[in-house]
Amino acid sequence: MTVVSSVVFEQNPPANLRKSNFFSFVCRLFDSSNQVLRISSALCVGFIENNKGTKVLRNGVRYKLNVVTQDGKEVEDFIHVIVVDSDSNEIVPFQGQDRNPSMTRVLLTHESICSRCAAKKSCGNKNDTPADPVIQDQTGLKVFLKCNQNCLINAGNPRELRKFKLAISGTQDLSCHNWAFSSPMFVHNNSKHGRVTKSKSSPDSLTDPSISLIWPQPGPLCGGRALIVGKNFAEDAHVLFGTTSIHSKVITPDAIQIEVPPVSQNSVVMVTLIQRNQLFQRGWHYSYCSPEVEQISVSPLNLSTSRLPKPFVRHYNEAEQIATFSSMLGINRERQSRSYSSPAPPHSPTYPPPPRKPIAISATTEGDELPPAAKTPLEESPFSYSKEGSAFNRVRRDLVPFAGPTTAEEAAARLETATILQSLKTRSHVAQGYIKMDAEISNNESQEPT
Amino acid sequence: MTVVSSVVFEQNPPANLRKSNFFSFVCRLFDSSNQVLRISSALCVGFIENNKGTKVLRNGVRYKLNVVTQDGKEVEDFIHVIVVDSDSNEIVPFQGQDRNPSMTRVLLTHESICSRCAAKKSCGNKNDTPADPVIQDQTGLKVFLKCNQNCLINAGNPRELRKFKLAISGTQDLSCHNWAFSSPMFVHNNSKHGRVTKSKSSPDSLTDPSISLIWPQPGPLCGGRALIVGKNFAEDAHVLFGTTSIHSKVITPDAIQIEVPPVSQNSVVMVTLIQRNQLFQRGWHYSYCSPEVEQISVSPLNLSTSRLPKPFVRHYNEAEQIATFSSMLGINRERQSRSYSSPAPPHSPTYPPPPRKPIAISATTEGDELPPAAKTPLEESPFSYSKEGSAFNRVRRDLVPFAGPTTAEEAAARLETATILQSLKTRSHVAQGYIKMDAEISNNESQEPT
DNA sequence: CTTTATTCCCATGGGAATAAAG
DNA sequence: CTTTATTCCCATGGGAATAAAG
Repeated sequence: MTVVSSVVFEQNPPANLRKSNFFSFVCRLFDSSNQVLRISSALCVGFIENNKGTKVLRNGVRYKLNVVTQDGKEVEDFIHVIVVDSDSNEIVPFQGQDRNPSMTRVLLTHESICSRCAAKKSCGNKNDTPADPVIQDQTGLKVFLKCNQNCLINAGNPRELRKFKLAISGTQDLSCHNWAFSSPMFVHNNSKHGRVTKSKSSPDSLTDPSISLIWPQPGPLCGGRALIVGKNFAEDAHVLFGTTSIHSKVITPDAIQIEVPPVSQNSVVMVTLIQRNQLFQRGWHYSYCSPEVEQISVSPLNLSTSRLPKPFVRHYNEAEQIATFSSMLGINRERQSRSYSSPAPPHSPTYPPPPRKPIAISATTEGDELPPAAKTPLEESPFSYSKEGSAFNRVRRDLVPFAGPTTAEEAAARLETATILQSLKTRSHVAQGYIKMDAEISNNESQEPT
Repeated sequence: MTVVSSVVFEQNPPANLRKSNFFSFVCRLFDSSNQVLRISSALCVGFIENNKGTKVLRNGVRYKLNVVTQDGKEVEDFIHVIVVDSDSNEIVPFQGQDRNPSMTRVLLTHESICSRCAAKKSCGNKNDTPADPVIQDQTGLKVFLKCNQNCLINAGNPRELRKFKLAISGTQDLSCHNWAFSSPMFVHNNSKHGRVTKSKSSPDSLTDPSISLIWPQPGPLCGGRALIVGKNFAEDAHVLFGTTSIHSKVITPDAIQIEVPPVSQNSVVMVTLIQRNQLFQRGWHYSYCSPEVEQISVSPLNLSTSRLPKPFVRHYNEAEQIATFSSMLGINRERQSRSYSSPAPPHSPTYPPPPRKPIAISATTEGDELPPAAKTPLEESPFSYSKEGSAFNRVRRDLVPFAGPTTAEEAAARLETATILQSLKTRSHVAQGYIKMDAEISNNESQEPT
């Protein structure tokens, strides 16, 4: 008698998956009256070898479960996990060419390919990705597998994208109608998958110089000495304020000392970096404020209690970055002539926008501020800098994408009562349907012969 | 008739080798009158399967060469490369447990394990590590192989270190006396091999904060505002001058604005960083100089032509770093009381050493300077910062360790005349000797059966 | 022609288990 | 007990060849 009537994906496999990497999913089992089944044990008991007439597809894993029925009896049952084409629902055959026979399958378990596990030794990797499903909260079944068949067979830019789904049978009869299908998976072997392609028009690179701070700022109208803080400054780096080269001295690869030229009134000037015959203009600016304002904004008394100021850095959008050097020079020449190099007009220049209400803003933020339109998320939280690059904070097995509930509904489902699970099942977006097949399953419960 | 009488390693295999990685070596061939042989072609023609009585050792590669004799005739000959124990000279048996039959050998070629190469397609990896030796300058034979047998069989800290050598026969008769042996190789599968173990007493880490510059410096005796430039500053970072907490404000993770307290005379004070309940004292200092001196040292006129100043950073040695917090506090308290917090004694404190001849040094270097004894190589060239971390400068196949001649003698040998090679051979440090074996070679010239 | 996204391949880096040494 | 250096394992990153699209 089969007890498991249907299966629901509580947590889908990842949408994108490198062939060489393990993945996991979580499902729950229901009986014929749609009651969630408590699982007392779950074992991986074999692979489905020959499941399309005489053709060897080598696709599928068989699990033996002990489930607890409504009336409290413990009953043995089986489920099968198979990879199918996400469009046609046809079973995916193994088409790889691995010379290791234990690898010539669409679905693999760690223990089927591990020499330590084969020798019945303890194994750290088995701890992470065991072949036997992990039972979560009595009803959840977390299954670890590796898909060793690419969606695409050949190299080259794909024309049509085959995708896979996982199919789980709730009964031993594979021709029945109640398969549970996962969301689609794209299985590939491309370490560059999902990477943003670096176009040549946005030449940002890890070795380009960048400015994170010009200090102190805003500076007095009379100019003076300041420090540019950033990264990747070359020995020959020098600095333009507008189009005028200013006295500068590279102190370290992270710091350039500059002599700020004087201006006649509050203003903002574009800062340009030139090194190794390359020009870098990334929306960096320096702002001038009359001394009284600066006095207010930098009172040492509230220095350590006031909130952090925003670094005065503006990030231009790409369209602005692509503007040619010559056009920028034209703009800069115009701006400079109006702002500090020649007699100033009675009003501040309107491009780029001058600080709005400089006194009020300075008093609250202890720094000058661009108009809201120029703000970027980066400026909003100067301490959101990523720590992902640090080897010390690196998580070894990044199962996060499949570990957490993806929606608030799914989060609520974590309350783990039968009724909530019941409602989850009816709300589930995962399709249930018929699987096309004329398949046979070898009742092979043994592991890979060695 | 065999023509190759002996073989010499021109370039040895690497001393340490990860099992999964390819390696290469270069050898030259000599005839019976010790004349170097010109090689017109070289092919990998098979593997040595069964070479110790009935025991399958699966160790060795067979190469077919066309060599040009003294009288200009082209003659076919064979050489064999075998891995032997570096102590006993016994042939190393394959003891691995790979389930891929083409991997169950001590020595592998790329083409024997590559599916593209098996399909006779062109292959980028074959370009890098071809099975057929590359003939260099007519007489050099560059051979690419992978050693798929570890020196150590089991996990755990090794008690006795087995090492390997390559042995090359100059004739088909493997029981002859003229084997050429390479220098020893340690073949392992340890990605951490050769890594310096990070002891807990030197807690330097990638996430620790560091200071690269305190600017401007030297500062006036009256104090004022300054900027600390560095890395990994946390939001809660604050700064001690000596033992006194000073007003500070973290502006970005790379910059902290500080209020420098006043002092009564030229002096140097230790700078300490505290963040996340950790104290960081890495020999950072701030120096005070009277205003006249500063005026001389920072004249804007020679700003852009003067040489780069050294950042005022001192790197303590480890012994100094290990000094406990409490003892440092004691020292600092003493120093501070003498240098700027209380009425100053008539002479500068002697610990830490005050700037020597501050005026003269400032005038030439535009910054204060520690006594020569405190200098480190880091301070000597502020622009020697490594670019190795950049993905853009990364070389894909790092064959450098085996690509260049290792000694001046070997470099000279590159002149590639027969007489020079002749003398190289006699000077060679590579031993020639007898190989212990009762081996048979299957005359298998075909590649791996598929 | 260039750009793009695959193929399989090689190289490198980090982890549990392991075993020796302290 | 801790420290250290191996084992094999998994994961990630980058490259020539490839094939489609522009």
